[in-house]
Amino acid sequence: MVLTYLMDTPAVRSDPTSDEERAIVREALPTHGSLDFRVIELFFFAYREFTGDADSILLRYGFGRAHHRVLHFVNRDPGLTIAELLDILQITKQSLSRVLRQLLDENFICQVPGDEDRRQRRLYPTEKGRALTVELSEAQNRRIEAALAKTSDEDMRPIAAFLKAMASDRASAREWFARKDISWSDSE
Amino acid sequence: MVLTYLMDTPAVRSDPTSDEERAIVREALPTHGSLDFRVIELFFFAYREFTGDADSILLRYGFGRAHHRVLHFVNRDPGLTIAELLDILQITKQSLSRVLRQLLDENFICQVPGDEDRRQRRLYPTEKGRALTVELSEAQNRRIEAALAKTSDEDMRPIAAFLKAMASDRASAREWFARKDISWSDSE
DNA sequence: CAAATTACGTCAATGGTGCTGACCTATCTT
DNA sequence: AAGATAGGTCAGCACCATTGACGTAATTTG
Repeated sequence: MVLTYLMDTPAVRSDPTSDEERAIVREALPTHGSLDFRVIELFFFAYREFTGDADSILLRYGFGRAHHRVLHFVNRDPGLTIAELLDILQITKQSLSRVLRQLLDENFICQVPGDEDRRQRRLYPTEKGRALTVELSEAQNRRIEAALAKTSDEDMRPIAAFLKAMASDRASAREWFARKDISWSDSE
Repeated sequence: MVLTYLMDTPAVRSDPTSDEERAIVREALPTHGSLDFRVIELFFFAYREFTGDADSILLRYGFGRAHHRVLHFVNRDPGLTIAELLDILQITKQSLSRVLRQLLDENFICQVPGDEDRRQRRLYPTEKGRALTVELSEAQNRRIEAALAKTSDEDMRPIAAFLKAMASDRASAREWFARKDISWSDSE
């Protein structure tokens, strides 16, 4: 092709996109077929509303989701160490530090040196931290209970099994479920 | 009290936390009782793995979750306008702009002026954008299919109903589900 | 006992994703 | 001609995550 220099796509260009790859696509990806988008989209929208319930409360305290996650697991497993918390949250020590600093400074959480190993800083909620955690959980539980209002115990089993199967790749999650008895088959 | 000035909690202080609120709590919040933490935690861990599948692919392209969401909905509904996209994503025009700019510059998406209203910039995927979207969806679908491997069509109904009930507060989500036939009761 | 390891804290820099407010063009409507 | 609408963009800010490097105290190990 001779007139290349007149075009906006020079023969030798930094962008390796071929004309074929640039070709416009007008057909929508169908909802189900070889790929099924139903659960993908249900999950996306559902989780957004689920976190939104807590977000609006956290806003009043000047906190974000990261604070919520720390508060949650410290309240669900008081006395856990920093290392254990990092393992559950799957974040780095540096990511945790600022968030935890705020929660400590504002007396939602406190640290206690470990009994056997005094290097550890075991984390406990204060009454204030407990109260906020309960408030946040109640908000999320309201949505869950409303969504499950017409669900029989029978129908609860596949729902829990699905979520558990989605979650159980990571050892830290599997261990949490086992330790806290997160199941339906035997507990209800 | 006279010796107030010797204490770390002065009689008049900026921090309004009372000694009662500071009190340490050593009991764990129980898994179920008046509050049920099972679905809350299953949902948290499940969604983290779900998004993680796509995140590792996006990393290779220098993209994040915001790029994925835009790609997803443009591929699922080609020709949608900026306003429609903002309504579905529930973000601001300014938040979208950076992400969309990159996708346009790198030829994953392209804009076409509307036929009737030429102010509109209708969004379409390119072949390249379509290919990436399919790759991302396939990764997420693998996890979903594995999680549903032992699930009967019978058991699929309560799972979908639960997610749909969790998600359907917002009109934009309800309309999406209706328009794209996101359901199980009649389609399977 | 000295050395290595572990548990945790922190400083500095960076990136992704969201926000508000302000201001701009182009186009459509009235 | 005036106003409303669709969209773009700039500047600044907040939050949450990252990596890398360095420091301290306590425990473990040779």
